[in-house]
Amino acid sequence: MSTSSQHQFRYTQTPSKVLHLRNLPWECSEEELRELCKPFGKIVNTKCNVGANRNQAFVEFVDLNQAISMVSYYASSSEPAMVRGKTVYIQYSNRHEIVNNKSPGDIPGNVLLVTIEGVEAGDVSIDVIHLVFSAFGFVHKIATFEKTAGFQALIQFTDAETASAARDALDGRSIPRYLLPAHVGSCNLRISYSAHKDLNIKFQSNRSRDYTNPMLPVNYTAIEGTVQTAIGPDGKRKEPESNVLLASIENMQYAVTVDVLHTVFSAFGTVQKIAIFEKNGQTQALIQYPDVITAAAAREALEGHCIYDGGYCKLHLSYSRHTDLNVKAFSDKSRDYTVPDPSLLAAQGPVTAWQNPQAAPMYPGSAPGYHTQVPGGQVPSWDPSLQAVRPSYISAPGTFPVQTGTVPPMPSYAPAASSPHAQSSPIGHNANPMGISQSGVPPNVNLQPSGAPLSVPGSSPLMQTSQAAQPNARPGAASPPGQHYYA
DNA sequence: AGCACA
Repeated sequence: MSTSSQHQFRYTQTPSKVLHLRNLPWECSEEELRELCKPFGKIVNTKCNVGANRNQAFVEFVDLNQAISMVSYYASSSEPAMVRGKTVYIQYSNRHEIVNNKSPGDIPGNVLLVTIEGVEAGDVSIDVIHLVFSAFGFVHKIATFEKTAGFQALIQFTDAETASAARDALDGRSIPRYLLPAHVGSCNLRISYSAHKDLNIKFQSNRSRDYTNPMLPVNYTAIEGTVQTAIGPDGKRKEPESNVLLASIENMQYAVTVDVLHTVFSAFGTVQKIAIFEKNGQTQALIQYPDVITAAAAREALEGHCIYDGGYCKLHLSYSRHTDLNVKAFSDKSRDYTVPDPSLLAAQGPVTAWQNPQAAPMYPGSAPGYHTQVPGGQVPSWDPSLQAVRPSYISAPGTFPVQTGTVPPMPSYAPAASSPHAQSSPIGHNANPMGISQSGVPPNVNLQPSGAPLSVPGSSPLMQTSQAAQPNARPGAASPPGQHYYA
């Protein structure tokens, strides 16, 4: 009895507000799904493209009776439920609510995060990107940047509808060949939504555009010349002068912190901002002065000198293309001295509290910060490839223009990044409109109260540490581990 | 055509 009476209902579950639909057409859109279901009630949630074939879906109604009405309607209907001509099978789900598995990148917004796979930054001009995406509506702004994930662009549309139209049409597809340099093989587009609402574009440049504001200044440093100056290990070229210095630190056997750099470079004038980052496994830093004169003086005096005796942490200085860094005010990789330091109070507390956990206890007396190489590479906090929204990065709008939600786009401020194809840009070269994002590490306060590098009167303002400041590190010992991150 | 964690 039980078997026969259950025969027809072998696959029916107890009623649920959630319906399970199968045999949908491949990648059935949410729109199609809603069209099918909405005659029966109000839909609170959906989940499309479920299963390996992406042909299943879930629909959740507000009211159980609505789900029941849909199931019973099609149970007795001579016309099956259909989408795109395919019969759709409907039953109660064995769950009672749809848990939204949407990754942040799937939450629609008006800004798309586009990863262009398999290309160098210079292979796809911003104009090509604009062309491709303009097909779906007015493109307000574009910001491009390069990360380990590849060449990426944030593309701002008017609204989420336009953005999703572009996403639906272009995700997984390629930019037409004829728009690309010959050497480019494939270039798939991977598109998700950014959490950004409004990009803060500072300059028209070959990296960024604001099409709503044609009067936006073109990045002037970029115009002065083709600043394709790849900085070799000791490369200095004829960059146009700038108030921002780019320092490459060679033979970095000892930690070079924001504070160290601040001390060193302050000898020539007010240091406004500092950012430290990794480029091709080498530590580099940007140091911003108020004016070019100061920067030039610092560059002249410091070029080729070492922060520490023994050839350690040798500085190579060139001019950056930046004129105003956009840095997180208080991170362990960046500092903005033009904003008040809220953590001065906290500095009373244990200095080591936030410090690198790998660091050994402070050395008595001399140089607390320098016991071991603080791996600048410990930046797991922002995996470049992740598209996840990381609320902890939400930053002051004025400070972090484009960085808020998604991948903190470590912009391509680094000189070697670009390549020559961008000449198609009518506007400018090599500007970097965007700021520098560094990891969201707790603020770094004055951590070198005593043992910080001391200035050497009479000679270069470079620092010398006391003997004890060069602890058990053997010269020539291993270089900092794990720093080969951001290309 | 058969129940969702990327």
